[in-house]
Amino acid sequence: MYRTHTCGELTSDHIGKKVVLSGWVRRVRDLGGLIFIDLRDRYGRTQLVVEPGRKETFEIAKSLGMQYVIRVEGKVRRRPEEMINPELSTGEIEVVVEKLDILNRTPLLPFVIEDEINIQEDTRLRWRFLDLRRPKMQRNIIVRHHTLQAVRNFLSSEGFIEIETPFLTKSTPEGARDFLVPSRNFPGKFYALPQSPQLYKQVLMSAGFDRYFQIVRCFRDEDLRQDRQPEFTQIDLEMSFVDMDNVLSLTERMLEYVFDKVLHQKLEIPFPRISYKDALKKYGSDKPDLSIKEEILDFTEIFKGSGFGVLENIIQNKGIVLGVRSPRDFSRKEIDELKDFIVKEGGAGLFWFKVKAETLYGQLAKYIDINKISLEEGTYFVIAGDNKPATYLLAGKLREKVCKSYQDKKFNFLWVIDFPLFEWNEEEKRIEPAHHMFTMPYEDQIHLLEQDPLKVIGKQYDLVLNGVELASGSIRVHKRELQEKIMEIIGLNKQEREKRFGFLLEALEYGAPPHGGIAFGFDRLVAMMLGIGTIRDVIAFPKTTSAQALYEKAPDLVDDEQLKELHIKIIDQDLG
RNA sequence: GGGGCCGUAGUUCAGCCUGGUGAGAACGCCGGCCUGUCACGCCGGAGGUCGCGAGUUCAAAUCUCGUCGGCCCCGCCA
Repeated sequence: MYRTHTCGELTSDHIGKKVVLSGWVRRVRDLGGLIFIDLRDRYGRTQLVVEPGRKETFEIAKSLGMQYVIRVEGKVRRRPEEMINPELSTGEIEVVVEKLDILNRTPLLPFVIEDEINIQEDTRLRWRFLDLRRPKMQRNIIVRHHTLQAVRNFLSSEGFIEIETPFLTKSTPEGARDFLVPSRNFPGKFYALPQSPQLYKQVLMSAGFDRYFQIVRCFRDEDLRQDRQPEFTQIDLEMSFVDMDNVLSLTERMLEYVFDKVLHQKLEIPFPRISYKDALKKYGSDKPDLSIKEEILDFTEIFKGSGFGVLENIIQNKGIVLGVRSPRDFSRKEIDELKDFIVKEGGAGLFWFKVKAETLYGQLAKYIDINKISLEEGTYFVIAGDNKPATYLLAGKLREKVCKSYQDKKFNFLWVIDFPLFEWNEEEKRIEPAHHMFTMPYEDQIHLLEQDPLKVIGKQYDLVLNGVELASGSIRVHKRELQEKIMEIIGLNKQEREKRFGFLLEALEYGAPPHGGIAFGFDRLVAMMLGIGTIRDVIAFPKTTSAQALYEKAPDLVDDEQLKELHIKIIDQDLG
């Protein structure tokens, strides 16, 4: 028998008991006549004491190295009163070792297996199994597990059916670059790994599985970020006979359940909602960070006729003047840096003034009539530009930069709703879907599709948490006719529609019910629950920024024989 | 595709700007001492292709160019 208990469970209740423990040697403290060993597994750590009386055991203990795997038999005893370690759940006791076996040794470790160490990412990834042995990483992976289970429990109890959809599927235009898988049976043809199960879940609705979910891997061959991996996990769900409110409230209840079960935190639901248009005006973003309370201020009226030429000119040309407030003072250097930032982001310039004790200071002070305004104390930054989203977006960036230092760290969820269905792609001179082409327009706007599609608002919703897009969904188009019209607007002709999306269109045609759903970035959700910036730390085996796996070393070359079977020839002669 | 930061002992870093002394520190590792430690302590020791390649120079960890790798950002990611 390797163990009667884990390294995290012995307490004063077990005093006097004979136990067997197995685990990793975290540290050996050899005091000469007495040896302490911290034994660790994923449940915790237990202090072992080896006394000199047992000569053979004592000699083995002396030879132990860090991260050796050992098994011990011994007796639990209470520590002397002043030796109790209140930091550990097992801190009241220790195990007096009677027998000690080395189950495995280790060479010199590339790094110390501790939480508070600073190791470079490539070293950690190269030695991922050692990195994952660190308590913090184990906690991350375990929280991920609990979150997975909580989501499954909740959705299952709500009548959702978990259905797997294919990984070997069809490449579709639009969206991200696909990962392709060559076909052996069909020379020159390729499967694609799914960017999401979008089409399948809609087909499942047509099939009558009115509540579907899946916790599923998605693949997108685009450049990485700290919150983007080429393969990532989604909580994907879809419901029939629902409208927007049903999906939003189900999502809210799911998060309420998950945060309660996993973090023991009560979320306040329902979450606030804001339209895309208002989000842009108030926060200058389609994913506002509500951990910052400040809103964008419209100063256009204040500077109308102010005598400040630059701003007046802009206002006369139907431009707008926007402001962002921060309660604190800024140094000359900080203001210069902010100016550089604004210019780098495409802005024309940055002005500022300060309000303190009902008096104005700074660059713009003499152009503002103090009696005309009532502003809180603080530093105000001012930008100006066309009355277009770009100006608001710039103000939004300024807002996040200027106010970053006093964020409110709790979970600030927000629904952003009512997105435009389409947007204009200036480079390609065409209309493209703002979200995806399956989103249902509001019924009273369908008639606008013909005349002015860019005005049409869709039943789309994004869930934003502290400025991070966590989930996105929509009520879908469930009729073939309307779906084809939308495809036509974005420039897909009859032939392409049939070729790329024929199986979806058919499913809609043959009695698809009204339906809608949502998809969560699961890795992001877990990372945010843990307060971690990078999703790499909640994925057991992530890829590097260049999409490599440093541990198993993928991607890699393959045998000529394999290529031949797949009818593939490497044409770049420098390779291989 | 573009920009920024980084690469020196097993690990984390200093040294680089301003080229030249024997390339250092901490942790880890090895040996010794130590019976109440929990980052044990004390003494001693081993350990280096300064990422790789080229160039400049009497001389390169240090300057230049290229290249590989990591991280962050822009583009991209319906």
